[in-house]
Amino acid sequence: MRRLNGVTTRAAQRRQTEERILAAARRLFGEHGYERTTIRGIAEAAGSDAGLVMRYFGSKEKLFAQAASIPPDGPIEGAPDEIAGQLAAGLAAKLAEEPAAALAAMRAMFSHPEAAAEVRAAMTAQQRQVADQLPGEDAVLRSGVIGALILGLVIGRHLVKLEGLDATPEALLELATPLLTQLAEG
Amino acid sequence: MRRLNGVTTRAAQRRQTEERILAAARRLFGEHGYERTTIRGIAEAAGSDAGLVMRYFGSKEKLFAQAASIPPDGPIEGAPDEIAGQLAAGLAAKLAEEPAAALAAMRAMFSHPEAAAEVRAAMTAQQRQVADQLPGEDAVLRSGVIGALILGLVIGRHLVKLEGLDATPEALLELATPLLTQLAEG
DNA sequence: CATTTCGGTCTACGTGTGTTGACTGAAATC
DNA sequence: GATTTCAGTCAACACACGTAGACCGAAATG
Repeated sequence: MRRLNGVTTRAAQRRQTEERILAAARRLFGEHGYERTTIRGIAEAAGSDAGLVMRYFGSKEKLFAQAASIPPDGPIEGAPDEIAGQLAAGLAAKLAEEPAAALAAMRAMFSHPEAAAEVRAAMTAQQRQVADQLPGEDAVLRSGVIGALILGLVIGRHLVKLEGLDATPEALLELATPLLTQLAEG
Repeated sequence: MRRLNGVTTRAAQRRQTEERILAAARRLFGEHGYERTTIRGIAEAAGSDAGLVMRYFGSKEKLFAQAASIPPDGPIEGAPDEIAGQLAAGLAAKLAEEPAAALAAMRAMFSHPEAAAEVRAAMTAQQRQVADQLPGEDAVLRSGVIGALILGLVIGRHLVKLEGLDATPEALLELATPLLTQLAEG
């Protein structure tokens, strides 16, 4: 058995290996998308074996589901003028965050149907929450634009790496917050 | 030879077949991304043959390049307060546009390295143009956020199909234009 | 009409993929 | 200490893919 450090117990060893595989999967799925990432590649990156990856995670599909599962955003609630602040806080987290799992989900969304469905579901749920708390007839529309702005900032920063968006989260927030406020208040 | 209509001349027939293939390629690349789209699938959708696709376009790579080539945006220039209007006009075009080639490019950007480079180059060029015409120290940053907003709206509408973003281009513009103005003027 | 050109079809090859199953040896259990 | 369990390795399978080349028949050319 591979012995990479002092840990001896079998359960611990296994947990450690699974974690290494999962981390490698997150990274590779995030860098190259679903299709271009191979089980063999993940195994190698994790210092493991393709067969083992299969045995532990069942299939590439299931591994991907675990690697790219989206941590749900916190709830949005409160008076209309508080909403913008909460949105900004959520955005700040997304901008600062080391783009591992979320990035994998995002990138895969564009080539992998199930991932796309999951991302859409997550975003729609979040967005509907926002729309419910917003005033005005066009609350849904405005919450859609809010979602688009956040989506654009996250994708622009982490995936497309647009010029200028590599600024500090604070600088970005300074620009984005007024926009969010404006959209939230209608 | 397949004879689908009255056209008889060989050159016309060929042009027609190439066009059918290209149209099918655009549609499929746009729907499923680069990897999940197969030469065989394109050929079948075009009522043609995989070998023929290869002979006409050389390789999947080259076919993709032709199918997903990005039409460059018009130039951006003028006084700072005109910029927002021009940006809005460009955005309007992107929102209304039947998302065939552009969608293929967008979607592929996330799974296909070369496409990603091309898209990024196009966006960066456009963005730099904008930044040059904008006042203020943080022109690059603001133009980045402008790009993110547009990117988010286009992706949110055509790719993710966010709720609310299926509104008429006019309604979306009514919300987006003030944001663009605000970003342009600093 | 004879010959050449060429659009279209079919078959096959090589490669890389996800996935499976047999095997090995050390840890766990008694 | 004997037996069982199980993490890890290796080799192989079936399949789908991009691609190449042989072949056919009708249009073009003289």
